[in-house]
Amino acid sequence: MSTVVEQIYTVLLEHFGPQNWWPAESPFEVMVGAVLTQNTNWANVSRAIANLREENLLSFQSLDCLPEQLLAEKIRPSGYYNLKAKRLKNLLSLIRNEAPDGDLDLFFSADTEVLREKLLSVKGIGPETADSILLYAAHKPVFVVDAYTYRVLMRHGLIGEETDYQEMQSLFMDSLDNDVQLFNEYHALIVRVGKEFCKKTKPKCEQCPLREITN
DNA sequence: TGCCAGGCCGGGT
DNA sequence: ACCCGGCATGGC
Repeated sequence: MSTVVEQIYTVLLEHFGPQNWWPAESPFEVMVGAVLTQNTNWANVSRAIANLREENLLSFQSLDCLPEQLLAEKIRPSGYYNLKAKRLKNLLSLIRNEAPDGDLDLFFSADTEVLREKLLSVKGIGPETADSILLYAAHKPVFVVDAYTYRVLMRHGLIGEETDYQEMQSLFMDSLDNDVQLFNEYHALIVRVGKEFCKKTKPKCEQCPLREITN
């Protein structure tokens, strides 16, 4: 006897296989990507990150030294580039305050709840960005909820329209073990099934691997 | 060719 | 406490 939440995971993993998230070469790069991908297609984020990588700017020290205007120019393909340059600078300030040399191991060594509050205190970092950083950069057992999570759960009648971030997060965390690898894979699989079968327009529910689970 | 993508903030009711 | 406009590029 397994819960719907467990069944969904089993079906998605069987159908798609491991997703190997987060697509990044370092925890710092995960943090940058988490901000850049806000309401933005990953293909565009990928270009922005490539720009930074080409100029060896994917480290705390280099980005911290880079003027905001120049940073904005580099990340232009990711959209909202002025806003995101500012948000990245805000995040870098937090890191500098918590760990002067940008030592992420030190920064991440705080208690998960404390760290989450610190991330949320940064202007431009909300629940999804904070949790993405906690899970995919800091490897803390936190479930990441996003627009796809809402859409997939809604489509299968598992939540109501008013369901908020916290409620969706609890839906998963209350019925799963606190397992970093499990949370990692599960969120990635939801994004995958969302992209392929549960887009806002032209959803393809007929071929969705989850169609059998609910009615 | 308008709509959408792995959000979040701030100002107005 | 909601509700909504702003932020912006590239793909389809």
